[in-house]
Amino acid sequence: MKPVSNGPSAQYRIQAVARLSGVPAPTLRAWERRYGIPSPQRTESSYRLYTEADVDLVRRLKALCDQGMAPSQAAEVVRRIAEAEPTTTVDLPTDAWQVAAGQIIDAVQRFDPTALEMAVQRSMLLGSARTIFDKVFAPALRRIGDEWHAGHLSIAQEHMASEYLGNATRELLRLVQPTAPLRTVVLACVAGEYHVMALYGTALHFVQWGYRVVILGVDTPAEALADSVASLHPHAIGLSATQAHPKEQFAQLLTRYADAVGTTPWVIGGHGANQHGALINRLGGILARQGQDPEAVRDALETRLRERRIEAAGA
Amino acid sequence: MKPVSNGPSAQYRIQAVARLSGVPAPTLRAWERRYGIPSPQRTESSYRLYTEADVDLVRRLKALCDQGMAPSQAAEVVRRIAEAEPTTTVDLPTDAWQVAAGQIIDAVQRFDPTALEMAVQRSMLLGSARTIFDKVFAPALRRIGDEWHAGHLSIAQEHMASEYLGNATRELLRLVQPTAPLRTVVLACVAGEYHVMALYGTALHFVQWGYRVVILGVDTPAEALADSVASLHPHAIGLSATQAHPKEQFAQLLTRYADAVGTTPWVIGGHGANQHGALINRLGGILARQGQDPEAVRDALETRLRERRIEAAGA
DNA sequence: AGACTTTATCCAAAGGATGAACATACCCTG
DNA sequence: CAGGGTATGTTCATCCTTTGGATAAAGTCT
Repeated sequence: MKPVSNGPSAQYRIQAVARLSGVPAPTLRAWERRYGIPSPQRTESSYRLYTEADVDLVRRLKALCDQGMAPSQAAEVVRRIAEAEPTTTVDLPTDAWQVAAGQIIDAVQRFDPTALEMAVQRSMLLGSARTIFDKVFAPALRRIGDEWHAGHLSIAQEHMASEYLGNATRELLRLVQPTAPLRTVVLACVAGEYHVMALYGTALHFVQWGYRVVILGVDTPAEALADSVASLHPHAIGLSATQAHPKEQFAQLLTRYADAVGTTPWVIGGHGANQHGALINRLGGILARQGQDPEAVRDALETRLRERRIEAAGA
Repeated sequence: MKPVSNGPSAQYRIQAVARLSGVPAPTLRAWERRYGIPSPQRTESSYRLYTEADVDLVRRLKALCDQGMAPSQAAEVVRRIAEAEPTTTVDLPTDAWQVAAGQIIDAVQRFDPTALEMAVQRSMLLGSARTIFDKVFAPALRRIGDEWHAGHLSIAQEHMASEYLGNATRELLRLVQPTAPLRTVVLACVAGEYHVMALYGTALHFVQWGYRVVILGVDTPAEALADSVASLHPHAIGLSATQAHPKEQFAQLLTRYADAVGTTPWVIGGHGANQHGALINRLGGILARQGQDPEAVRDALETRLRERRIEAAGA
């Protein structure tokens, strides 16, 4: 989609930028006229030619505006960022998210906490919370995990990355958590499970679907889930199981959880759940398969909720 | 509490501030007119431009008002906190912390995530980061732990409280983390240890002593510590061990860690370390006894650092 | 020829400022 | 307990600013 030409980076005309950034062309012109951001090059016939970096600026601007900042002020902020790091313009044919993930991985490889913090903070302006997680944090973490397994990164580096990206993700979640809740979903890691990132990723999806999310965190026993169902009456339950379990043990574990949630629809995801689709199905749960379109999970869940409403009405 | 969050100082207009703080715009204007708090900058067209710090002031004001303090009085208190904050533990609202902790506990008892989030957010405006942790979060957590052991609270409630207070504490830490670090300290929980709050409490102390804190998080094996020493050359290491271990096992564990950190001074704290003072001493570490004045730990550490400098100079 | 772009001008809706007025709720005093 | 005063949040009317989008006339690409 983007010409991967070498040398100077690809150039876009105004409509293309409008499509890429989601900002209408007239508005782009207005922003340029009023705030001077961005200031694309011109052809001899004075057509605007935006570079990848210009598109990036527009995206940041839009992100800030979406956050509630006034365009004029957002422009001021972006201008300062742009001046502070004049080398942002990477000539590689990558999009902003890939660049951000790359900067994060790079900081981890150099074991540089300060650079990592900066890279993470910069990423947080690159779109909606879910986008940032799905396109920056999650890929970065996956890559870091791979590098660690391959022996290219130390445990300490992996720990540091988890800590910083975990914090950033929690921050994202806090920022988007709605104030006027509609439906509630309780999220938790199964007993013995201490990896929390997948849970937060799921949380961001649920928030986007209009749920309020209550997170019980790592290593949550079945009783705790039962308690929360009794007190909060959530519309759904989400479980995360990253670690692999032997079939028999997993069946035992899951049966306890299925009992605990009662008739509340529940979803489970993560590596540890992936191969147990039949079991999960039998226990009345929904498996969120890795790599699967999240919307499919949502559909399955909505169906359960509808069924449940009908039952309730019938009873 | 310095809002270092959005890099360059973002500026918000009144509507955005209303949304961010939950205080209606007319009230913001009234507060400014009557008490002069906050006093935002103005654009040429006399639009109000609130900095992140101004938003913070408003949040504090609201926090105190929600606790029942009269706005005029709250304004007085906030003004004093704002002026004297960096070092002192300003306190006119003697029981404000107790009230805040009470609200948190109350929300947990009612298993009301929304109320909990609100109570926590309000608490975060009642002074410096360390004050908030030591006087609000830590007591609340202690109390919640007790209630749980006594069977008055469910596991789910305890989990929820940990999750929310943990997030808030991480947020506090992020806000006070200095930008230009002098000395670095690496903090981690020993292997098998998954409780992180004490570590964050320690982190807040180190930050106040002028350290940059790099947190490796829960369940950190000795090798990871060795890696981080090799790469970051921290001035000190802090370990947390909440769980109790049999003496023999703890000795083995700790020997590995002592080897890993090499000549770097190290401190260890938490219930699990409390009874092993002699062992820790023998391995060259510093025991941060529970209930002990943190300054004593600091002194011991500074002494080690001095000794180390002298050795280095001699060699 | 037809689809895009450019500049310039204009417009209307949304958001802000100000000052004054209101409506409560609270406190003190008689 | 009644009555007067104060503190405080909210509303109104009026005018100003910002901002996204529309239109027109002319130039440029393919």
